[in-house]
Amino acid sequence: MSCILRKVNRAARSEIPRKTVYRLSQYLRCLQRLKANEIQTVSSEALAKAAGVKPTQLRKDLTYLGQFGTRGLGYDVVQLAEMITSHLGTNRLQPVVLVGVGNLGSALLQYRGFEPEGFEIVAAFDQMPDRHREIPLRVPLLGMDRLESTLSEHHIRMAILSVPAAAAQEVTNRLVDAGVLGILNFAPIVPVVPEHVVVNHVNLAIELENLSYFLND
Amino acid sequence: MSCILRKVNRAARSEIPRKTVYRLSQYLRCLQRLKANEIQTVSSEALAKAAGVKPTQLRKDLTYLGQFGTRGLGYDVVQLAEMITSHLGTNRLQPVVLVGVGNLGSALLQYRGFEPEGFEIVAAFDQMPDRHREIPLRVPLLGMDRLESTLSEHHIRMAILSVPAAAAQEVTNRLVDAGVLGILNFAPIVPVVPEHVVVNHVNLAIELENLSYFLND
DNA sequence: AAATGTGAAGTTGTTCACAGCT
DNA sequence: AGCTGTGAACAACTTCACATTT
Repeated sequence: MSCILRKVNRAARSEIPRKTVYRLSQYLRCLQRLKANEIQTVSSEALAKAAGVKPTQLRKDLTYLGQFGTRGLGYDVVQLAEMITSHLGTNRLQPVVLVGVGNLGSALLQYRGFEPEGFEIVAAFDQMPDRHREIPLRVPLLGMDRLESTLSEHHIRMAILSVPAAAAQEVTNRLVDAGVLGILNFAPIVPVVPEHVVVNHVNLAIELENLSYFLND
Repeated sequence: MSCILRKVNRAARSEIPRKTVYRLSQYLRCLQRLKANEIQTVSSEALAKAAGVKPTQLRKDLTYLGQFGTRGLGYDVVQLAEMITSHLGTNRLQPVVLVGVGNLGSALLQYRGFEPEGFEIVAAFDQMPDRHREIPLRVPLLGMDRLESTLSEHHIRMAILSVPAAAAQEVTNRLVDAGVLGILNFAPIVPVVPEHVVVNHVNLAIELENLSYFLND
C-alpha cells in the first residue's frame, strides 16, 4: 500500500517516531512467528532480516522502548514481544464500523484479517443496505440513518471508510461528530478533519501505479 | 496506506524522489476530479488542499517534471494531468496476476478498483482452485501448476501476492524466476527478492493497529 | 496583485562507528 | 568473541522566504 497513503494529524502521544511505531508492528508479527516456532532468542540481525530492515534500525527503534537485549546474545523473543505489545497494545481490542458497502467495502467485510489483531467490525453501513450483493455478509448491514445511534451505543472510536469520493467528506463529518477519533480511509479523497482526529490512507490503485513506475522498461 | 508498508529495492529510474512519485499519483486523481467538473485552472493552494499536502510541497514536487504553472494564475488542469500521466504512465495498462485466493485474495478479486487505473487482473492462482468460495470469480482461477506458463504467455511483469505467510517466499521465488519484476505484497512477511525486483507492502491489520496507536485515551 | 519556482534553512529519519556488556 | 546500545555523521524530505513572472 502499500504503500498506501498516511496522514497523522497531531503529535504522537509519546515521543516514539511515527515510522518507528509502524515498524514495531512489523517486528511484533515476526516475533509472533518465531514464538510459534518455539524459538526463544533472536539477534537484531535475524529479526531485522525477517522484517526487511537494517539491524541498526531495528536496534534504534527498540531503544525507544528501553533496553531489552542481552549483549552477546540477542533478544528474548517472548519478552520483546510483550514489551512491544505493551507499548502498542493499550488501544487494541477495539470495535470498528465500516461505512460504504460497495465493491471495496464488501471485499473488506469478506476479509477476516482484522480480527486476529484485535479489531472487530461490529456493523457496516450503506446508503442502500438492501441492494443486492454478491457475497453473504457476516455483520449487520444497516442504513445510514442508524449510524449515529450505533456509534454511541458501542462507543466506537474507529471507522473504516470505503464510500465513493463524492460522499466521503459528508460521511466523515458525521463520523467525527459522533465521536470517531480514527479513520482508515479507502476513499480516493483526503477528507478534512479536526486536529484531534487521525486519518490513515490506503489506496490500492496508487500502490499498483507506484509499483509499476519503479519497474524498469 | 498510508500507510501500509513500502519497500523499494533499487534506485529510481529518474531522479524523482520516491515520495514525490507517490504524491504525483494523488495529484493526478485530484486533477481528474477537477477535469470531470470542467474546472480549467487550479492554484497550487487549491490542489494541495485537495491532496492533503502543503502548497509548497506540491510546487516542489511539480518542479521535478519541469515548469508548468503560469505565475499569478495557477496550473492548467488538463495540461498538468497530461504532464503527470506522461511521467507516471509509461508503465501502465499492465496485465497483472493474483496469487492466493483465500479470504483476502477473494476480496481483492471482488474489488474492481484497479481497472480504471489501467491494471487488469488476467488470472488468479491458488493451490486449491476448486475449493468452495463464497463469491463468484470474474477471472480464470487456475492451479499453481499453470503459473509459469500463464506468466510467460501474457508477458506478466506484476503480481499481487495474497498467499499465507508460509507460502509467500516460495511463491515469490517462482514469480521472480518467471520474470515478474514488481510484487504488491499482502502477505505478512517480507519476501527476499533479487535487486532488480520491486516489492510494495500492504498490510491492512498494521494500518488499523497503527491508527489505534495514535488515538488518545 | 497573485501565484509560481527555488535556493537555503530546518526537520526528520537512517546509518555508521564504536563503546560497553555478557 | 559476539552482539547490543547510542552519539554523531549522514541522507532524505519538508518548509520557508523571497525573487520572479504574468
